[in-house]
Amino acid sequence: MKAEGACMSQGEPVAGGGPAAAGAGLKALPRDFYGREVNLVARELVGCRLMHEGVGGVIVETEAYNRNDPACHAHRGMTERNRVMFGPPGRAYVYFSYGMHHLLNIVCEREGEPAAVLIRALEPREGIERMRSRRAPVVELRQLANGPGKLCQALGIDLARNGEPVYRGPLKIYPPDSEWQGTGIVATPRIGISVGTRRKWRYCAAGSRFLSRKA
DNA sequence: CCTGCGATTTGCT
DNA sequence: GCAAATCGCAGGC
Repeated sequence: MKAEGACMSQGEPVAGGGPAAAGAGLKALPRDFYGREVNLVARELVGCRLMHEGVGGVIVETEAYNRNDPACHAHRGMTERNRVMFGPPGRAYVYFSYGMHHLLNIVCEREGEPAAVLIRALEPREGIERMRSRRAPVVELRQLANGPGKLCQALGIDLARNGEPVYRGPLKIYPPDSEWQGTGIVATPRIGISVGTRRKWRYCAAGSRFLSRKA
């Protein structure tokens, strides 16, 4: 909500934004939106719209990770894989997991302080047929992007996006549209990790049917 | 509905 | 050598 005020300026349509941008507000969230405490950003990203080359939807589930957290890739210092997490905020940290899935994070906090928000699930809104063809044979709307690996597959996100800014670039995030104002957020333990499970750093849109798992 | 397991590659112990 | 921020399928209840 704070971020919204920061980018409410009006003007001509964003170049290359197309119908996607029109549906979610004209301007992408600014770089400074991400340069804040990672749990705050994770919570506020729920309800925002994620777009990649004309395909995307509303973020309904996120998780926060930071340096002090044993489940975080950066907990034990910098490696070739997690290097982007140590860089400036507002960039995509994409990595390859289980030998077959890509997972998308957005880098947060100040440069040098590794932290990121994992984008876990999306309510599909645009480019649905392209999502279906990438996710084939899956056809059901709720199964297209209700998980971090599925989401990257549906949107065509891979290592080529690693390190790229999401405030400008093929991957973009827009503030919530008016109908999402007031949607509740539920915090729960994170999914798929074996340490740090006591933290409730997973944020879900209350009542959404597009979550990877029920909140 | 729920639980368990195999796929398949990388990164780090 | 093994675990991993996952997914989809098989099998049981």
